Amino acid sequence: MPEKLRLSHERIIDAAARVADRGGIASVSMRSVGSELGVEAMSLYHYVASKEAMLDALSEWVFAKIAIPQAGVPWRQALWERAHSAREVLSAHTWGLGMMESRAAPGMSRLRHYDAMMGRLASAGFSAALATTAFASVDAFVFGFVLTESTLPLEAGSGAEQQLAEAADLNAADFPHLTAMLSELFASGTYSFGDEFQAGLTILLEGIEQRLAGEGAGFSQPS
Amino acid sequence: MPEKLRLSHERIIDAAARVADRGGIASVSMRSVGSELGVEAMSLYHYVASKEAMLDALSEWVFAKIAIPQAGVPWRQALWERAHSAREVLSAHTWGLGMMESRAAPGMSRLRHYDAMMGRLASAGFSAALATTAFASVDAFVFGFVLTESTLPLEAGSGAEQQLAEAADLNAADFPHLTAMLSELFASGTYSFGDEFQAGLTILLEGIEQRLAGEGAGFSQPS
DNA sequence: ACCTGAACACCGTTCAAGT
DNA sequence: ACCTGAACACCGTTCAAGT
Repeated sequence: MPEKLRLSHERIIDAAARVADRGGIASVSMRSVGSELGVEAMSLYHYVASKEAMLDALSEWVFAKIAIPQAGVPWRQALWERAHSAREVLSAHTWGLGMMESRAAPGMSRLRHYDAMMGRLASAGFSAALATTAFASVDAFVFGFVLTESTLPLEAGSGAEQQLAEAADLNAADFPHLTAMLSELFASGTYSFGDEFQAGLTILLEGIEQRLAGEGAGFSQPS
Repeated sequence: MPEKLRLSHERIIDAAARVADRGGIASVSMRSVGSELGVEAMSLYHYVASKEAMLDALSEWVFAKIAIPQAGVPWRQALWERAHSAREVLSAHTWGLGMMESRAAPGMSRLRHYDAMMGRLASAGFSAALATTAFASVDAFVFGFVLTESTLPLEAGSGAEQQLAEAADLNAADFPHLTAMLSELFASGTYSFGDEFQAGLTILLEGIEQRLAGEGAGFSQPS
């Protein structure tokens, strides 16, 4: 655990992320992060103002990991790539989603993403309203999907989805429709809940494409 | 604060919800819930096994408030109603979303919703796969939307969306596309971010409808 | 300048004690 | 049967003290 080195803001946040990955956000305390760095809790206060400030930085740390698509990329690919990157990052650090609600402001890394995506959508001819709809919908879907997925007792793609069926089976009488649906789903043996991500995202992107085709001029962009 | 009455599991969870509504989930402690009921913290242990168990019940409390559409309702209306009810409940108690990530199992009230919705979708001719896609997508969108909305410094419909514009304006040079987009958005004076909920949901429902039209038999249902 | 030990007011929880 | 007070091991944070 103790890795003797100079302390720094960055090293503290990295250590906090490691502690959170290991034991969840509840296990992140000034003392646990300190000991992850081989240092007393009080030493951290030279680099972070408070635990709250440390958690704000930790939240930023997660969202900064989400990839911003390259400049030349077509709008649909850009939304697709961002959605997949966000899903990957947030699945690896689910505590990031749990933190969102409790800290008010969007933070620099999220604003940076908004800005980049608005640039892609604007140059593809989106109006401001449609660009907002598109981005907000895809973002909401991704966040919500990862949140839902993380609370289902399923390992994506491993076929372990059976577990849920078994859990519901315990009182199949209480959940007749759910039971019927799950047994049909698993009859093929190839079903994976993770595939719903692609399915839902595709519906959204096609809906956005139709609306784009139905509208005229985009919003003006700065040079 | 102290309201002298017999203690009970239900009264404890209600009190915990009141404390959370007032000061966020972080303010919920055995001592604060106790004093909300005019009782010592230790008294609660006669009705809840632990704080963790109390929070599990609190999470259930939120999701149980989401309305289940009536049996006869057409599928599209059922999804629409559930989405709006979920948004309303979760917006009123945003701490519920923040709790989702940290507690593993879906819980009875969520399973009950899954079951009811599967019943509606099945009788409308949905296959098991499409029903799952439909429900998972709408749910993910709703959860994610409320999560996003709760972290934007905007009062829905009050026109206070200007605040975000001002915040970004502080460093407009860093966020040129976002700034351009926001100024077009607010030019009309009638824009409200809350409207994106209807917009995104409509895209999803129309996409689902198209897929439904493109597929044949639904999954078998119990009598 | 950077780290720490002791101290304070909190927290969840146990347990023996009150009524 | 139901509630409590004292106690324990934790927590965030302050501050004076070490090097």
